[in-house]
Amino acid sequence: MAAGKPRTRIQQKNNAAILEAALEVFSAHGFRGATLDQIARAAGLSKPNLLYYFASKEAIHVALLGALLDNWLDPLRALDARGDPVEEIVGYVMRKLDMARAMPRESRLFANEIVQGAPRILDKIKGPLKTLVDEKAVLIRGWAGAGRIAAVDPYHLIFSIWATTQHYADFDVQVRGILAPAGEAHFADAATFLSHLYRRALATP
Amino acid sequence: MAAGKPRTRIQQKNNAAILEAALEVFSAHGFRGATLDQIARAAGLSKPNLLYYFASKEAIHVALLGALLDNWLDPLRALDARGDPVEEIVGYVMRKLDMARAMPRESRLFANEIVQGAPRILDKIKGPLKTLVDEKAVLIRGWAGAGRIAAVDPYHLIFSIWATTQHYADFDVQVRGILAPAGEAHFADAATFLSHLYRRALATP
Amino acid sequence: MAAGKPRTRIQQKNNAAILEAALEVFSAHGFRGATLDQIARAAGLSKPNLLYYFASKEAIHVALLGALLDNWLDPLRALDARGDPVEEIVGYVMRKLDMARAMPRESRLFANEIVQGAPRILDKIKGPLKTLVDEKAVLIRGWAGAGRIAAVDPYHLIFSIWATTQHYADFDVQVRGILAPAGEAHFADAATFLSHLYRRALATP
Amino acid sequence: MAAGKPRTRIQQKNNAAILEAALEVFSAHGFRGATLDQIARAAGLSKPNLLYYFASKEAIHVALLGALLDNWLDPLRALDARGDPVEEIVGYVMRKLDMARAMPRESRLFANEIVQGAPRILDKIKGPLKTLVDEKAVLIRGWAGAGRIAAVDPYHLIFSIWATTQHYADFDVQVRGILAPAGEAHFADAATFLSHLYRRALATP
DNA sequence: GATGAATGAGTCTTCATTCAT
DNA sequence: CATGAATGAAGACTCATTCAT
Repeated sequence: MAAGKPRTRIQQKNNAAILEAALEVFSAHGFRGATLDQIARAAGLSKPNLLYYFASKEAIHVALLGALLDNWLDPLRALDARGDPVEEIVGYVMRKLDMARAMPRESRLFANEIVQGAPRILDKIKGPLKTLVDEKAVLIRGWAGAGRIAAVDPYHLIFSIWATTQHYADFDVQVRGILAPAGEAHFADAATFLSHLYRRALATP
Repeated sequence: MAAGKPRTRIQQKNNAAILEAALEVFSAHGFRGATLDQIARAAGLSKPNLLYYFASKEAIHVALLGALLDNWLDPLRALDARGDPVEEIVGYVMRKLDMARAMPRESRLFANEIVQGAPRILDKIKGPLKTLVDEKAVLIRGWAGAGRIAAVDPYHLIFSIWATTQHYADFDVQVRGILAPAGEAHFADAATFLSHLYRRALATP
Repeated sequence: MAAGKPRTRIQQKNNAAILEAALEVFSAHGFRGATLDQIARAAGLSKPNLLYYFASKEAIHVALLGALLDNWLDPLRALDARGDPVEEIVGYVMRKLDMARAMPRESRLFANEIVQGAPRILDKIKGPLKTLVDEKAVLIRGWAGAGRIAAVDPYHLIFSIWATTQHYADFDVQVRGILAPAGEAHFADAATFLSHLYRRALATP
Repeated sequence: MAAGKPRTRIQQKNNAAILEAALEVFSAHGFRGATLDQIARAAGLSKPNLLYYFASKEAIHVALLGALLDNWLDPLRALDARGDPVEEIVGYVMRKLDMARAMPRESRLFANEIVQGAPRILDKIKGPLKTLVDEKAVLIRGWAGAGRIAAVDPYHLIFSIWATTQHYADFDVQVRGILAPAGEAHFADAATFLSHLYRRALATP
């Protein structure tokens, strides 16, 4: 089947159902650990029908990563040169943390892929992602150069934000295992902590 | 063969070779993605011989995680109540970062396992790891209560340290993809950044 | 595939072919001695296709035993309270002997299973089979109490009938080895002997 | 290793231990279902040591069958031309029944082998066993011809005796499953029944 | 005599993918 | 569009047997 966009309404529905099912399964078991059977069952379709929409298991994975990546980068994209530097960056942290809470499957999907060497997304990393990060790094460096935030390496700042926020999605079982029997409240505590962390780190003397 | 300690010299050698090979393969591909063939090849043994030393693929994985976990927690264990609070914590960050640099495979092994729900190590997390973290959380909370560091949640402080340091091992390809064509220098930059981050965050007014 | 009844014509055909092949192979080599390769070859299917119809080797065996057991008990079920006691019992012996002649594979299938402790059919033995035997034992005991047959233990009478008739199927090679070079005629001689045996044993003085 | 008789005391002990272990394992699981590991463990020897005493798994099985067969035929051999015909035959039945009670493993060993076509013992059946049966058949036919017992086919008489007595060893789980929760008493009931059965069948008018 | 170490040849099972309708 | 049927290739694991000491 061609990789073209789905046309009919039923095609759109099935396409979406497959991607939703694939997200569920791939994020939980990784690419290798997921099976087409699981995805087909979760999508409510037959296995051959799955492969009518996507040429292969890998094609589903690639399509899923592609479809999600754009959204995934929205919070960073929203970093606004016109805003207050500290508020912009702390706002970014909060948005990222909220995504980790609301979209843990997406986070784990990317985590799984990258931990294993990003075999199916490395070009996206070196392309669009790098471009976006480079651009925002220039912005942050500008803020630092202007003395509006502390002088920090913008790349490692961004890495630390990714790491600290996605940690709550990617290492969820570990977080819950250690905080048990606390409930969902830890996201609020995390927000408090991270807000403190970055406000202090970015404040100018 | 029983799970007892290896006795003869050849057993020790092969046992070590298997665990080394398993670390290489499991950390790169995850449990499901790794094959006994790969491990056997990497260990220089035949597949049945592998299973002469370990009862199953899972047994190798469990043995590997068990053998590494203790070492993995050493830096946190070294957090010393008698030292200067800020220096102790920053020292911990630096040790963790150095481990991410020197032992990225171990980091990725645990990352792979935990991202997928820690099916084979959850009891260790809820047991020895939680115990250790609880203990150090008391220490940190004590420092904060005494006004020797800023008032921060000790658990989320520890999570952030794990996240920011292990990020350089677990998401290595992404880091390199974005920093390319920089070489190994980014660990020094990361150290600078993280040192700044935590000194600022922990400083008392 | 679920354990539900086969629907399509091709499914019915293959399902039957598998059970026929399994009967041939399991009865000849026992559960452990049989291989899926043998069954697949005998059924004219590929090995994975076998497992498309049945979840496992054991599932085939269980399905086979289940499918045959009902038929296997028909002769005993036919023991009729309204008939002449001696004729009914001798008739049962003859029907069982005829089944041993016509269906030796079925007999050997059960023999193999039971000799090795009936790991996959013990519940059927303690359930439906015991129920049926108990019921017929009451009938026979009634005949004996009424003086219509000699006073014999009904359970051991039934055991002896099973033993003497199935012997010609289960121990076929031994029977032929000792009677060689006689042909198929030994079933007629066996019928004569067993008829004599049970008529004498059951006759009332 | 040669097939020669064991010489030293330790060799004799190990040889016996192996055969005892092999009887236990082969009778329970059949030839194919038994593993050298099980036998070695049961014998308290290492696997290679097992194969020091016997060239192969099959060699153990053959040796075991050979060692037991002679003993197994003793009751039939004891059928004495000088005794009272009915008492001799009923005595044979009782001895066989007692062997089924006392030596069920031996019975099941032979049953397993013969049900599967006697691949390793067919020559013994067609040789020594047939010779013995033929000889005793002549004796029984003589008794019948002389009117000292009823006119019955001696071969099928013998088959029926084997079948009815060995049934209590070979199909033990089925017997117990149906008679449950009765204890060991069923051997006494079986003796009563079989005594009745054969006395009636052999009585002269 | 004895055993730790090793392996080739299976054996069951899984799974992505293809075929036919 | 959809699916029942089928399979090649691999993968984990078993086991009788051999090697080396």
